[in-house]
Amino acid sequence: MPPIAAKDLHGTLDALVLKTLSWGPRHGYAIARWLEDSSGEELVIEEGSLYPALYRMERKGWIEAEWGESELGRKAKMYRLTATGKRQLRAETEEWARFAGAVSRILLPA
Amino acid sequence: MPPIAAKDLHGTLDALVLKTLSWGPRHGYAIARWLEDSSGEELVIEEGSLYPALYRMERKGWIEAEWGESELGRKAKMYRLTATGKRQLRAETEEWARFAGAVSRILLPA
DNA sequence: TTTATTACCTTGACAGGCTAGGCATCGCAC
DNA sequence: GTGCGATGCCTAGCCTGTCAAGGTAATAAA
Repeated sequence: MPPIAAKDLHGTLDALVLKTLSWGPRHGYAIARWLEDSSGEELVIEEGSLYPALYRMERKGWIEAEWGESELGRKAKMYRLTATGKRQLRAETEEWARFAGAVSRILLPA
Repeated sequence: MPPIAAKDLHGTLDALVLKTLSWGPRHGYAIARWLEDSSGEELVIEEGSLYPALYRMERKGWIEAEWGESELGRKAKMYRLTATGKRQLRAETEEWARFAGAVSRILLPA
C-alpha cells in the first residue's frame, strides 16, 4: 500500500461531507480531519476541494454556516446540515450504494 | 428506482472497459452493451464518453485496435488488451476496492 | 525565533464525462 | 419504396469537480 492514497474523490465529496455533518455541526478543517481519520488515512481531503464544496452545498441549501469557535477556542465557521441536506444525503447514499454495487459486481472477483 | 441511473461514472470507465476486454476482444459498441447488460442496466455508457476513453487508452498503450467484423458481419473496430493494459487493470481494480471500501465504510450503515 | 498546527480562502489548470449533434449501413414493417 | 430502429463509429463544446499551489492569520511548542 502506498503511504497515501485515494485522493481522487470521484464526485463523492459532497456525500462524505454531508455524512460527516449528520453526526453534528463541524467546521471545515474538522470535517477534513474526521474523514481522513475515519477512513484510516485512505481518503485525503484537499482543502482546495473541500472549501469550494462547502460553498456549493451552502448555495444549494444543503448546509448552513455560522461563525463560532472551534474546540481549541479559535475562530471557525461551523457548518450544519439542513433538512434539505438530510434528504440529499439519503439520496446520494442510495445512489452510491447502487453505483458502487454495480461497479464492484463487474470489477471485483465473485 | 429510476428507470435509468448511474450515468456519472466517476472516473471508473477506464477500469470497466479494461475489465470488459479482459474477457476477450470486443468492439466499442459491444463493450457498451456488455457493460450495460451485465450491470442490469444500472450503468449507462454514453458513446460520447466511451469513444474518447478508447482513444485515451490506446494512446497510453493499454489497448490496441484493429478493424474487423462484428458478429453481425459489419465493419467494426476490435479492441484488445495489451500486457500494459492488464497491469493497469490490476492496479485500477485494487484502487477501486480500496476507494469504494473506504467510502462505503463511511457512508453505508454498518 | 522558527516551526508545526489550526483554520480559512483563492486562483488556474486539467481531466473526465456529458449533450448533442453527425455519418453510414442493414433489416424489418408498413 | 419508404421510413424507422438498431448497429457501429466519431466529434465539438461545455460543465463540473478535483487538484496543485499558493496566500492569510493566530497559537503553541521547540
